[in-house]
Amino acid sequence: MSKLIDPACAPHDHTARPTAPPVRPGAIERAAGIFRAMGDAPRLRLLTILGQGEACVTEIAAAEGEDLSTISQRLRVLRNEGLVSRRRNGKHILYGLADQHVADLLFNALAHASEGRADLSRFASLVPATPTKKE
Amino acid sequence: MSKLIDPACAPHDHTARPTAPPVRPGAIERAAGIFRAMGDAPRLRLLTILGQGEACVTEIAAAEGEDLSTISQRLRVLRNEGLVSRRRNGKHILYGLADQHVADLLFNALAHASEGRADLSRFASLVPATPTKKE
DNA sequence: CTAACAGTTGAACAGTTCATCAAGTGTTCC
DNA sequence: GGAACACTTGATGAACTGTTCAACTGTTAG
Repeated sequence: MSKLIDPACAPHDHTARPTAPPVRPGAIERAAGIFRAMGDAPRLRLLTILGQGEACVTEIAAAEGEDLSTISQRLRVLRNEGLVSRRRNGKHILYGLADQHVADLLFNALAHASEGRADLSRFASLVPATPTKKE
Repeated sequence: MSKLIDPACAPHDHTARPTAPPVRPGAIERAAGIFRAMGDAPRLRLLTILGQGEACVTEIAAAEGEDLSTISQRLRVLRNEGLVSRRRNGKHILYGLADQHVADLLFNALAHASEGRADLSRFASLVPATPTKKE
């Protein structure tokens, strides 16, 4: 072994590095909230379903084999973070992804999780072509 | 599993669509784990710090005004999900973002959280140019 | 009007997670 | 070798989260 004292990591002068975060403080808390909402497998699966198109609660519950209430609670968490849209259609309430940003986030994470984009081709129908544009 | 339109749900209101998830099952659990790890403000702030370049634990702890152990624990969670890299340099252990995918995820979420990418300009040094790109 | 359907909300319990402390490993320097 | 530094790890308790049940709102049909 050789001497490898890193000059970038000085013994006692660590405060040289910018202490300030690269974005304004509120954004991090907000982003963390978004991630927390997506950080649950059942909820994330829900988002991928909505990524295929709008769906009502009953429909989702049937597809997932879950209780209406359970699905509604999950949707509430997602809605609190502004990740899904909601509109009424007769007796039904249709949910969908809030915007393209959410779809991008979803796509990116699944791409990273798959460690290979082969399986994502089926998901591509969700995302048109240019992911991040305007809202 | 080719189709499953709920009979209890008004047929005329629903457009027929596949019930099957768009990605293979494992990916969702994995992506949820990633989101869960990022779904905590202190941990997310840590990632943005690492996004600016590698840093050792002492350095981070000083910047955050936190305990060494606390930072180490946070890093462990991130490391368990493969979000950060680790390498030894003398007495120090340098952490950094695992790959570009993580940086993209970070960028995208902060962009969505900021509801406008003006503030992200300072963060741009982290990512090349376009946040989400098809590979 | 009432009945039935579609969905929401509040409360309670179980399970999980985060920060703190104390004790441990690995590395460099004397 | 041993002391000092730079982390890591396990355990503990407080705080949070997710599911379930029951009661509630709103809509449509008869």
